Amino acid sequence: MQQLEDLVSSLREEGFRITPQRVAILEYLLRTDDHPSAEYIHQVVKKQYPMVSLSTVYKTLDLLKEKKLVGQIEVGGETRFDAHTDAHINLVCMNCGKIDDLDENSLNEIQSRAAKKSKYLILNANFELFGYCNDCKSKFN
Amino acid sequence: MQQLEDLVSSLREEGFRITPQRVAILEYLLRTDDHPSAEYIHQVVKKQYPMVSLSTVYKTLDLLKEKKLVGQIEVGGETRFDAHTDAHINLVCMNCGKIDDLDENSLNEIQSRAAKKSKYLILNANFELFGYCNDCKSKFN
DNA sequence: TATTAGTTGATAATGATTCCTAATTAATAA
DNA sequence: TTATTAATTAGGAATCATTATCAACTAATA
Ligand SMILES: [Mn+2]
Ligand SMILES: [Mn+2]
Ligand SMILES: [Zn+2]
Ligand SMILES: [Zn+2]
Repeated sequence: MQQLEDLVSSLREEGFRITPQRVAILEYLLRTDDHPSAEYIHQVVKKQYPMVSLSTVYKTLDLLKEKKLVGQIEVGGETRFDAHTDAHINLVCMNCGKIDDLDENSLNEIQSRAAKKSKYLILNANFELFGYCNDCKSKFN
Repeated sequence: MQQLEDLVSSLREEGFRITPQRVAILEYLLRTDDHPSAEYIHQVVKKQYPMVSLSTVYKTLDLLKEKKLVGQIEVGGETRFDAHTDAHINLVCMNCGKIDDLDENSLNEIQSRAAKKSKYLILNANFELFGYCNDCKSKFN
């Protein structure tokens, strides 16, 4: 994601209103490299703005998805959001729930090769690897 | 997936019972290259065995996931199952809902590179590309 | 300061998945 | 074949993340 000010003014230009709720959610997403659930975003944002409702979190996330400012992945039946919008690999630990990002240059190339072969118009990509992280894998030798 | 007979005997060897319900679900998954939801599998299987319940479909799918005989992907909030268990790309049409498979050799290589870099023990991979299929993309130029 | 359309928050509704359990049955051996 | 028994099933209830609804609120504008 970009800078808060840029995002705010581009949203305002498009006719969206800049509310404290939206700013708080954006601020959190900008500073974290976490992959939070809607519920978790709600918890975090409430510390600063206790009046923010979960409905608003969902609606703001819809808006940001629409604008391609956040991505969405589903892990273990739970939806998680991702402010890292370039094509990358999400490594999901099936034990502790952690999600790490891994940049991988060849993904873009694969994506355009797939578009050509399949004749699909590609708009979005998800690359997920599931397993056990370095801390957890010893427990499962 | 493999041949029905092989699957049946290996399941039986492991102490699982071979019920008509399980055989019907396996047969369907073996012959389709579709990416059906649990609900859809239930509809299909009911034509042959009208007494099969949705609970049993879910439980059988759990078993097959456990045995790594089917994979699971989440698209548009809905869970879909995939009997194509080698690493491949799933192309999801966001208009008509179709899901096409695309084999891509480099995925295995990426996967082992990611495992080395991240120190994760990788057990499962999902590669999904979302967009519009060749038939649908004209409608969205 | 008034106007107004976009936004919010609280709550209800939805729906896919999971849970529960009495009845059924596949597997095995007598 | 029949009896035994533990696994499995059917189906209804429960769960819970997400969506829908709408009256109250407010950001933007003049
Ligand atoms: Mn990520
Ligand atoms: Mn597939
Ligand atoms: Zn871990
Ligand atoms: Zn299509």
